[in-house]
Amino acid sequence: MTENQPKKTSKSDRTRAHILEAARHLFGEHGYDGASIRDVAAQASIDPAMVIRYFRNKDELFARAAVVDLQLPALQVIDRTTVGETLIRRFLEIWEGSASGPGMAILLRSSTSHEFAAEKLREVFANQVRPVVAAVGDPTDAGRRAGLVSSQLLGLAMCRYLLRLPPVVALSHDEIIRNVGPTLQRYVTGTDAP
Amino acid sequence: MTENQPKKTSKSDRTRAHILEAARHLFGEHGYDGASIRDVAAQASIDPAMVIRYFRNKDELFARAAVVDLQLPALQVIDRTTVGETLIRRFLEIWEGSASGPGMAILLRSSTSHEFAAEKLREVFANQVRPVVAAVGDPTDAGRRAGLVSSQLLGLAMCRYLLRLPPVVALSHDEIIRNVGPTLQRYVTGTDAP
DNA sequence: TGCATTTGTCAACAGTCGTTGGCATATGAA
DNA sequence: TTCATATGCCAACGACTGTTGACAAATGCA
Repeated sequence: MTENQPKKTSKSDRTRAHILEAARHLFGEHGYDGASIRDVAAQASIDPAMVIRYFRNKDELFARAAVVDLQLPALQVIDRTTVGETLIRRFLEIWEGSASGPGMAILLRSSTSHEFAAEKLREVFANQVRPVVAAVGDPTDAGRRAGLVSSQLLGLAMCRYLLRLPPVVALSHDEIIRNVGPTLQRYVTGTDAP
Repeated sequence: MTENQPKKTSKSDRTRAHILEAARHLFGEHGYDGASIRDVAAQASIDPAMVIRYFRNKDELFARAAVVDLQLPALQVIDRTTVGETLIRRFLEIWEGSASGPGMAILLRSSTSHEFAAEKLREVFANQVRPVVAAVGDPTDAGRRAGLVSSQLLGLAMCRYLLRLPPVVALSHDEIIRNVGPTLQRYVTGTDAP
């Protein structure tokens, strides 16, 4: 307790980061149930008891690992005719770029059988997707339009990254942008409203 | 061994059906890992050992429970401008009608963490979805178009039935048909090809 | 009636899981 | 140096899992 913030990153915080990295990798690959604390510990080359010491229990470890920040662009400041293309390009960065990490894969893989992950995913929708869609078009209609956008994007993620459907894996970035972009464009701008 | 087929449906086949029904319900609600053999036995009001006796082990029980027959309509015999609407209507019947059962929910819920379920789902795509899409338009391009259709439909199922995203749950059948129908129409007929 | 087969229950097995407490070692300030 | 603290390993706990074998009750043919 001699120091508060500086140089506190000595030894413990490094293994803490190792554990978290191992957890994010394994949760993203096998889901909440499929990745045991012993697996995480082995991946981090450490004793299982340490995982509990640094993160109180498995649920808290999962909560720390399942942090998602989509960093979606502000759609109201770009050309209104390219919002669909903008969204699908960002989608590919999130899932295939190295900056975002496996956060979405962790949530999506676990949400089908772990209620906490499902709730977290619904929060991502409400706090990060819906506001962005609400910024263009009728705000009172944002839920429906954001829901349609999410259905297409989560489905594409399921087929391409989790289920690995061969024809969907084989799609090039350009093909995805050309095919899915117009769908998102129509959902966001809502040309065929209720 | 006195009789072969007739009256064989006496006692055992009835409990066998009870077990299978309980398994389909629980697998569809909680996935492969989330539903234990003891849970299935309790739901069927029977001893866990009987579940093993009737179905050799949990994997075989799951395989028997995860049978899916989409019964998609033959698209080549209907008006080519309504294939999208036809598909989305059939989708709603499969997921909300009482005839099809929870087969798709079982597969989709377990596919994210159970490789056997993922493979089974890929087979459903290859054997039941892809041929139907291939019947209209360029057959050499069927994989891509069927993949896009599946991405939209599996995503909608995820959001509406598994994740239960409130705005997607709130959509009426008519809204779904009006919004998603045109997307499927464009994917199947492939107006914007590679 | 007797008797073989079916249908079912019970207890227990080996394994894995999350989690805990005790003990050894390393670190760093005094 | 001395000693408190931080960091780590080990063994074990209770609970749950899929699965098995022995034994009891019911069934149906002779």
